[in-house]
Amino acid sequence: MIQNLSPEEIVRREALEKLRAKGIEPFPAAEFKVTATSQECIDQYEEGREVRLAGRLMNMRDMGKASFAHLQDATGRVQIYINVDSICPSEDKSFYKEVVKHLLHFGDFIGVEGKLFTTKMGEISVHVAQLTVLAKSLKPLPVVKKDEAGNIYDAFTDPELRYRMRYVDLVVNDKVKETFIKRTRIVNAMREFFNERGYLEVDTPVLQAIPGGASARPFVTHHNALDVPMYLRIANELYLKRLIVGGFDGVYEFSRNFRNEGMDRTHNPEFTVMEIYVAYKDYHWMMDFTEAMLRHVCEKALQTTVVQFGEKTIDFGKPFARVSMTEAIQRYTGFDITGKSEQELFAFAQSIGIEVNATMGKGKLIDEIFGAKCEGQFVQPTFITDYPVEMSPLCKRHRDNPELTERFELMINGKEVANAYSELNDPIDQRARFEEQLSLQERGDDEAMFIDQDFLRAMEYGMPPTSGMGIGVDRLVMFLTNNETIQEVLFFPQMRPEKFESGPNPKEFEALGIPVEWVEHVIKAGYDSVEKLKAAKPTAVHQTLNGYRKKNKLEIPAVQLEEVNGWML
RNA sequence: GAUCUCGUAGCUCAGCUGGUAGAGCAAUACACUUUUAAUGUAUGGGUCCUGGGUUCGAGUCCCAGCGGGAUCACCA
Repeated sequence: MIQNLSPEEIVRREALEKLRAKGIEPFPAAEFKVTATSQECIDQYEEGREVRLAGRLMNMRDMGKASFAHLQDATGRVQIYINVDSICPSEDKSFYKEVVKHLLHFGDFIGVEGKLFTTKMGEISVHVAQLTVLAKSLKPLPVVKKDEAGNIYDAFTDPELRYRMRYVDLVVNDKVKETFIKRTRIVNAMREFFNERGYLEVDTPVLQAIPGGASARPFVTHHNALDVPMYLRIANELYLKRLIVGGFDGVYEFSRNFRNEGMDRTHNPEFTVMEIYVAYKDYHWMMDFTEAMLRHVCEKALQTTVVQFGEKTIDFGKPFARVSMTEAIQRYTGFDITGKSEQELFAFAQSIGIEVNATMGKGKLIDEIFGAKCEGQFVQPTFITDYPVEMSPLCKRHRDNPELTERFELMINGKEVANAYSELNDPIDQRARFEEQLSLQERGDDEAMFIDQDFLRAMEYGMPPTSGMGIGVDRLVMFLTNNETIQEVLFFPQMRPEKFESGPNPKEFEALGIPVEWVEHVIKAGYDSVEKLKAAKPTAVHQTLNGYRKKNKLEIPAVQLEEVNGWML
């Protein structure tokens, strides 16, 4: 296959061949032993210290008989100084003059060995005594420049390219790497918090026969051997509860969930939720636990409990406010939902401009009112508690009011980040609630839950009182890393699959009898498919090709008209 | 799924009421042994997303498609 290479790519490929011709393997197999990272060179600077480090060559500045560049490794960048006489101590200066000056390019991986020193301008640098080519880069990276004040020029910003080629984004945009390092630190801090308390990290099925535990459209697949439909999980809740039935005191899982729904800046078809279930606890305990956990995460991962998100400052250090759903709606609409009928709620929702329809039950109506008028108001971490029973089919009824449930959601910056219950463990009530969902489904609510009979059976064997909590990891990471879109906190966000032009196949051209040395030029001259070539007049092809040959000064025999006629048969 | 908007050099972007494409950086060549957005001089580089249409003439106007982004709907 012939690729259309840019002039810069051709230069790099030629450099690759020239390196080989000089006996330098551009992709050597041997380990390059590293004794320091760029960060260590700076943090543990000692004049004259011998270091060996490896990374990408960035921003080469050729000064004649000496050159400066930066070497970028996983920890950052350090300047390197390459001087003819140091790198070529003998008479033969060709390594510097040819290899360093002409055959190395921006983005190449190299290893260097040398002593640390500080330049006149005060920058810690490696005075290179030996340089090893570790891997040639055949495509030029986008060049991003930064001045002394930290202003960035010509940034690589196109979101499509950044997400499709995250590997390039990571190399070139420093902040991107920071976000993902923080993401891992956040996850590690959570894990550490749970493990310290003796809770067990578990794995439950991703491929499920019944997509339960949440209301969402699943991705459907098929198991060939069993000849049954299977679903990618939309939640793992029901499996973790089965484990509580089985006798574990506390289990948690970082669950990759899949939902076949819209994609936007806060939704990706696959996303991560951490779910934890702890036996003998209730949702009050879980609020304290969640609050402590988030504080721990902030301290461990960010070294602060005060987080900047856009214009807003979010304080995880102060106690989180706790507001009931009823209070919240009363506060922001003046309407008291207590004891109201479905008709009354319907009328009120309609009166404040919410689009309503007949499929909506009480729970849905309350949820809509809250979503429209209240949700956005809670910028600081706030627990919204005591949701109506219709909205929460897996949650235990409130101990003081059977129309409510013992549920809370944690709101941060007006968005739901965590959701928790005193889990419903009465199997008879649970069955009734599932049936209620079924009737909602019949009314046309396509998000109502499926009934999982095995889950009900497990409940019938007895589940201890348990509190469970789920937290949207991607969303939490967004808030803690000051990113407005989920795509920025996922390495490879879902994108429409990219189409690669397969390009012309030289073999097809050769099959027509076109000389091998001509095939490439026939394609470049514009006949990029066999069909196109055959559709053209032989005389025109003949003239075009010989014109092309002359223009590009090709040292191959001109084509004859009879030859061209032969190809067209 | 709907509406708006964008697609020009490797990257970031100009290109007015239609007249056959520009800049900076990157590349190439030369100069320069402590520079740092290095500098100076010179050179090369484009299917203006694709396909139609209007026009003497389309990067520019119109239509359709493809691909992004934003807003909305759904959802976490």
